Amino acid sequence: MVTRGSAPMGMPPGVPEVVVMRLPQYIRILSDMLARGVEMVSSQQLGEMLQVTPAQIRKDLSYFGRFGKQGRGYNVQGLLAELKDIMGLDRRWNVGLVGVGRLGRAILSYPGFAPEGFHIIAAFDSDPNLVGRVIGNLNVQSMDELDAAVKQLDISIGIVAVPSRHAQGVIDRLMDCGIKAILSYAPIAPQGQAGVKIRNIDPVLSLQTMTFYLSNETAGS
Amino acid sequence: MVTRGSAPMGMPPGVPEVVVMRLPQYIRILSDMLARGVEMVSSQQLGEMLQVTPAQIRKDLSYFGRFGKQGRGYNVQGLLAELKDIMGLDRRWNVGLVGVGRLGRAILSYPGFAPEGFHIIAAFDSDPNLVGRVIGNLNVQSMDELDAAVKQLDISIGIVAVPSRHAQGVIDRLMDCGIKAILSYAPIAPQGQAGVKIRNIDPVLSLQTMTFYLSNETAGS
DNA sequence: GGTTGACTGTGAAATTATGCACTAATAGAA
DNA sequence: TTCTATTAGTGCATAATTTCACAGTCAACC
Repeated sequence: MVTRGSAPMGMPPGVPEVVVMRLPQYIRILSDMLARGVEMVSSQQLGEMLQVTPAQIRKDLSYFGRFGKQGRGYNVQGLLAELKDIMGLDRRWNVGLVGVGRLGRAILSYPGFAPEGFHIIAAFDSDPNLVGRVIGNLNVQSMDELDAAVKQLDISIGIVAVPSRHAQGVIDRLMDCGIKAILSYAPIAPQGQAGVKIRNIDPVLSLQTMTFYLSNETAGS
Repeated sequence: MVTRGSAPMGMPPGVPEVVVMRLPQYIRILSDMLARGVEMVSSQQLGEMLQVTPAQIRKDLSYFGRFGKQGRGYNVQGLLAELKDIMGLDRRWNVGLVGVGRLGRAILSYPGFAPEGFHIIAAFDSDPNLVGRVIGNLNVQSMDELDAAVKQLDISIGIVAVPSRHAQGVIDRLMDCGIKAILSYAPIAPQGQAGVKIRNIDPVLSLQTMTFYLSNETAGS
């Protein structure tokens, strides 16, 4: 199901979402390995580190091309570069943050985004007491300025850090501005339009998916 | 594939993990509805709010019993209570936090855990400058005290908020203490033992799963 | 220069998850 | 009472995903 024998130009159309969700994990492991000076890696080793079968890794990669060498495995640096290219991670992404309360500020001060190419370059809030203030190097803007700023600053990703009761409204606003990727920290089930990707960061939900197993101590990892 | 025709005592053995992952979302919606005073809900309505088919909701619930009434739907309060019981969310869970740096403090001050029954009742750090200090009502303890505290305080869930290079070590320590559920904020691919559930909170990974679609603007929701 | 061992890429098979469509209830209206 | 409109629960079909297993390739070594 590959476009051609090697790194394709136009991406293959029917890549399952599960595969797309796994690729960033491969990227992370490969980055670690590169930093540790590892040159080659087999699907076997990769699989052990990610707790998936080697076959799955090979199959996942096969959606995009042929990156390995039989008998040798994959060149860490090469595969990493290919995957970053595929995922659009070899470039810079401009991000807009909505909500600069306690959580929003924590997000602004989180040092993990920029090194991966995600640059929060605008912050918005509906609270007039916050608009105009400088928080985390950014001048907090009014929600009225959202649309103009998104266009002018080429913002393509939105992060939502507002109280849950406002979250859906903010998400709607972002989608109206043409934002196609939203990361929401609100503990709600967001309604997204077609063609818009939404991901949730929800620690409570994560905890709640584990207590089932704690309560019914059977079944393993 | 149900143990018996109605709400079972011992949980059915073979509940797929995908189902377990969805139940907390049903719980969240139902809680909202209960708060809004809604009394009955159909799988149709529930499905619209969660963007899943009604059949899936009915099928998911059928793993655990028969909770609805034909022609009417589900009693919101009743179903909510059943699901909380199934997921072990009708009780209190004691949580231990490892790492009280910037992130750890943000977690301690997050007001969303306690109302859902997750109580962070102990905090640990390896930094001698932090041990002994009181942060967020908790007396920061040394890592040496971890094992004793877990047993004494009946801690069954661990939250990991340490720098990534220490995260796997901390996770190993927690598992050695008998902790079977871990929520990690470290941007790594954690290695878990069999029977231990680990969930990751990783905003960068979430962002990275979306850029693929931004880069290849085809394919919908 | 053949032989060996390692490992990829990939069809096919197995497994798992989802959605359909039907039966059986149930309430309310006529 | 009977009829109608809903909607749960579920067997079965379909779709998606994972895993198997093997042919083909490669490098290294004798």
